[in-house]
Amino acid sequence: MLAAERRDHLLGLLAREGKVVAKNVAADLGISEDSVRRDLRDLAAEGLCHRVYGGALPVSPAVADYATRTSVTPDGKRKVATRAAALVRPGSALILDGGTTALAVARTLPPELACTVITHSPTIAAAMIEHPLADVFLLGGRIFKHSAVACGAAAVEAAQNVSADICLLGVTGVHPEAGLTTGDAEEAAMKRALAARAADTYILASSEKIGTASRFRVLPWEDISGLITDADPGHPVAEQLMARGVEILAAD
Amino acid sequence: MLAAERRDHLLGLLAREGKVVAKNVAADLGISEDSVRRDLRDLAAEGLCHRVYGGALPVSPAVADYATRTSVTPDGKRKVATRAAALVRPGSALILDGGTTALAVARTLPPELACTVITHSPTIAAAMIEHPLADVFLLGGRIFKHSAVACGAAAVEAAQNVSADICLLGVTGVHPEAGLTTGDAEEAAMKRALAARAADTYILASSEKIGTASRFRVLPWEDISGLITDADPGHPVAEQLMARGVEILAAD
DNA sequence: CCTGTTCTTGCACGTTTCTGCGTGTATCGT
DNA sequence: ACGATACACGCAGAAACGTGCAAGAACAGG
Repeated sequence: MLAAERRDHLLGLLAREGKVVAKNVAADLGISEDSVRRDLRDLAAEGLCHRVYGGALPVSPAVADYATRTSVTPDGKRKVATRAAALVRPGSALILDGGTTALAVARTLPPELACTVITHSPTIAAAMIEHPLADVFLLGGRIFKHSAVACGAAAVEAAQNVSADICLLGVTGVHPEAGLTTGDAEEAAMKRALAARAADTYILASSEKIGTASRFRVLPWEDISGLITDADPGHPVAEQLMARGVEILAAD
Repeated sequence: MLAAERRDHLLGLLAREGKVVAKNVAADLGISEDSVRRDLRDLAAEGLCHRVYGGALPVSPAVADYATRTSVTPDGKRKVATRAAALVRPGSALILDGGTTALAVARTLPPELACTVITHSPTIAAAMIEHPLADVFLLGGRIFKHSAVACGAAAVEAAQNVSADICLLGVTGVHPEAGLTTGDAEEAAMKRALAARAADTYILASSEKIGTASRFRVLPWEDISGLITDADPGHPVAEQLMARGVEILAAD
């Protein structure tokens, strides 16, 4: 057991489980607690962990484990993300929109899933680094600060060169009459460009979006394959949508 | 047992098992530990492995995930980033490479600086969201997991459509004879494409990079305007570089 | 074929670094 | 307040390290 190996092991434990208990690690690796403590002391000196009585914690909880990160996303978005992630088949190609719900989808995808993810969101591209088998293609362009995604002519043009099996799109408004809407015209255009490149388009909409409308129309109902939401299927708007032939994928 | 054979064996072991223990290899091959140590020392000098007490590790261990690597900025990189940020004039256009040092530059740029930042790194694009007046243009392409940047044909093509005043490039090796090097051929090509689109190119190299070399050449000395480093100006390699006409920008 | 040179290799030596144990101290839970 | 546990420090043995040196192999030139 190399010293550097031990260090890596400790950092791995910190990232995976969010904590390290000196006693347990010593027992697991068959080394003395002193060595573990020494390593933790060194790591803490380099700012790579935070030393506490009994072991150590990650320096910033943000980089910690998967479970705590997903827990901070609101319950509704997590449900929607879980349902959406179930639509992604191994080996398929997925166009993923920007926004917090789409980010939750990226984090919810199985870590060992082999698929192609196409996105115009640098945040989502960065999150997909955690998925070693996923092929990530980033659509470039001018970054719109408001939503942290690439938009504009260059981004739309880049989107013309890809195609995918499904497209998961976030919107800010879902309304029976107004349709699917968002707050920015450029973003709306970009979302249309993305949806046009996939065989099936699904809308990610946690319950608070249902029944509201924003200024710019993204797509008409005919162009989408389904709506993924955690809203009650008995919700009046949901029933209206079903009457219009929109498939509702319930996320519970 | 040929010397070259031993080297290959060691590199194979590193790739296959993620580590090399000098003692074990010596016993397996029936040679002295001294020879193994000598080989490892040579490989480390070429940047092909990372020497540790007891053996060696691959130069970029998969165990150290990107999140933990980015969470801390060593002192040297912060100094280099500060010096580099000072080169960026208001209203100018900057091409920013990927990597932890470049990320430190992005974070060091004045929050209210109005400039254009062009990058192929989603991480850096995401970090630039914090700069409300900066215009960010993201170069798309296939994401290389190892360094979390867009590379490949699409990214190089996207780079052809931009130009900038200065380009800040990170490398893994700075060596008087070997020049500026990095560990991946695609990355090297991408860095060349970026450098070609800027009037001036500066290299970001914290002191631990000085005097080391990796496998793939990025640029010859003639193509760069300067080297930004926190290494001692009296460092023998620094003096050699100055003798070759390379401008050294000291970061203290 | 012989000879001188260069390079490699293994060994010996002194030095540095690591690791586990003992001791005494600090901190925690009750 | 008290026992239990975790901790830091010092120490000694062990392991790994770098360096100098000499024997041997590979090679080029005469």
